[in-house]
Amino acid sequence: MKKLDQHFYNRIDVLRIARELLGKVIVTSFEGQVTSGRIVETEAYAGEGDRASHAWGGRRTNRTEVMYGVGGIAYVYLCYGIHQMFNVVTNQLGIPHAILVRAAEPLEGIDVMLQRTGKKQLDNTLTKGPGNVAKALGIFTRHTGFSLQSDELFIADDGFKVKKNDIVATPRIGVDYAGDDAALPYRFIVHGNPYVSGKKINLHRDN
DNA sequence: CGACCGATCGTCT
DNA sequence: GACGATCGGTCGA
Repeated sequence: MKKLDQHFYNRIDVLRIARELLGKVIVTSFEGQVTSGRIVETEAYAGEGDRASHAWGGRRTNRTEVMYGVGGIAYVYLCYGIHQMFNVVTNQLGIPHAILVRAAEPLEGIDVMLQRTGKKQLDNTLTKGPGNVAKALGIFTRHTGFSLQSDELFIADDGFKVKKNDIVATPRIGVDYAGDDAALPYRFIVHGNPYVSGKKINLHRDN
């Protein structure tokens, strides 16, 4: 179990980083309660040129300011007044790239995650979808700006490798407002994993 | 299964 | 004052 270092996040290719985050383990340790999950779905938001991004056109506000900082920082914002959305900021100072973690497969602390989400049984809704991921892991908007080198919130490599053929790129979810950029294949999933959000995709693969 | 709908509030215009 | 990078429930086929 090795924490992803600063260099991992500071690279310039946000699509590559989003792809590489698949299979990595996101860990939180708040108030002594350790919870973790293996990332199975991510979405890249490619900064100022990306209409789907909060930083589109160089928009710089109180909320989006963290994205302009160095990579390796958490960007957490509130969506629909209810859901906390956990993102990883990437790239260098001044480049507002970010990656939304949309789904994970629960690993440690399942009892704690059930408690946090108010669910009774473990099923694939526990950490399916970005709102559920953050809720299960206990991540809130107050964690925006947190360094991912922290011991309370970080992403690690435990040696697990996702098979290359299992990674599929699709358009992002819920970004219809983004015009042509809505069609960009910036969402990465582990194909067939039950925790991946959205409808199931049928790849035409020869049997 | 798909379509629709309400919840709920910080952020930006 | 309008609007979400969503979710879970309900309703009808």
